[in-house]
Amino acid sequence: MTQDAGSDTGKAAEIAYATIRRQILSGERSGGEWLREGDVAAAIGVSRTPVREALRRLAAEGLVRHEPNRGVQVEDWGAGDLDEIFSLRSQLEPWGCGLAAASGLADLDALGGLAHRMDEEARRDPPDLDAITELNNEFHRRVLEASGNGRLVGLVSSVVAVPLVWRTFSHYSPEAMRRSLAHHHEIVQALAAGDAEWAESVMRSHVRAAWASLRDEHRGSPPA
Amino acid sequence: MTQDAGSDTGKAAEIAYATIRRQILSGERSGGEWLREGDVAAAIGVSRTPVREALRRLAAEGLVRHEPNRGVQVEDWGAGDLDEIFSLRSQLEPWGCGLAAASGLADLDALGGLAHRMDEEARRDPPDLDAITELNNEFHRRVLEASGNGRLVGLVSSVVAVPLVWRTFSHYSPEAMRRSLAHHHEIVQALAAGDAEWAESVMRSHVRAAWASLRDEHRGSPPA
DNA sequence: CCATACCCAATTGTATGCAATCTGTGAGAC
DNA sequence: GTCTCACAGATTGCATACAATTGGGTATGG
Repeated sequence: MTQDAGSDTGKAAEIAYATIRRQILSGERSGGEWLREGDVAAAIGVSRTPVREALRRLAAEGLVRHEPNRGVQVEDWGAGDLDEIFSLRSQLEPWGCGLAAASGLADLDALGGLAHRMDEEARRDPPDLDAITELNNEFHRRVLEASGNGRLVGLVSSVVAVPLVWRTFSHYSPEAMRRSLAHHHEIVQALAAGDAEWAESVMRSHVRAAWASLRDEHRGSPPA
Repeated sequence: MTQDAGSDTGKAAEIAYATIRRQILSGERSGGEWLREGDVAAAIGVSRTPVREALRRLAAEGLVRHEPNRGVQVEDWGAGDLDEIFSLRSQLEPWGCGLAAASGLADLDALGGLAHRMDEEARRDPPDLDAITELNNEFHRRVLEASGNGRLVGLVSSVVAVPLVWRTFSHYSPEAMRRSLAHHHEIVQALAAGDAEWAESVMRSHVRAAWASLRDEHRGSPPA
């Protein structure tokens, strides 16, 4: 019954964590659904112990809700959560991007390469949105890492996962997609120039444009 | 051997978590020290299972470092960590305070009461610094809760624990302490006035003053 | 017919036993 | 003398058995 023949590499707890997380983000587990330790353990093919560990990790990340002596259920998000998250991101990411420009720690070649690969994926006839999403996540993570503040990376990471449930890029109009990809290149340029205010501004535009694209699709609510 | 006769309330995992956390923040467990599951379990009087759960929780919060198949050791922090944390706080807390002023959600009576009780604790002959710390934490938490962004509360909470290791308030000069207490009252006034920019400014001053007080004591490093 | 108390099934929480992995030590070869 | 390899001890990771708690269903009394 181990229908997850993906990567047997890694320990049981890691497999459980990755499997459940992927199922939640892919929509295979819908919001509000109860995750019984026994069921999940049987489905993955491990015992309850590593499953419990994985569920607690996911609870710490806010992907599931843990109610003592009751169990764990998949968090169900709404438009309010999207606003909370993008409100935070539009505060933290521009700031971190400005710090990265000032620090000069950014690996500009790597960032440029990621931006380029996103262009290529977007040009395919059915664009591979999952691939773009992954490249995009790595791009943003690397920018924040270049800020020199490791905790900033962790804080933003702990918050960016949720919107993935909504298939972020699939709601982009062709124009919004082109603009988003262009932003990445402009961010690299601003970082190369060491211009903190430029970098901060572009990143702010980038995040708020993404926010607007998602808000339009998912019954809008006012920005913060 | 259960030298922890504290609160039998709650389940074993919760007791383990609270006990270990308190020991770390009180300095009873010094940085770099290995926390063997067996030893900790025996010391608290529970089995390894709830201890493992507590240690994973603490690892998620960044209080301990977990190395696979090796174990868990108490994180040892330095001046760089203090800068990272206060750099983040001086970005997030003023912003959240401004949101709180605009939202009007703040419980002004409760906040005023907390500020007043901090004054009283500070007036005792040996001021109860632990009590002040706790009141201060609740004050800041309530301000952020009034921002309306629940994730903001979580993010800041996940970061504020570390400086407690340094006995934050014990390094305040009498003048710095008076100023800090006055800031709290001014924040309440700014929130009452609904003046977001005022509230944001006071909170920024408040956090950065705290940063400076701590930096002076713990071998200074340049602000971000 | 409704309220209440009790009992039972399901599920989580905890303890313990066993397997896997890592570190340090010491013998042996070069 | 030093480097290598193998083994032993210790510790974590996983599995399983048991205890505790919750929620619902049912019977009972008003």
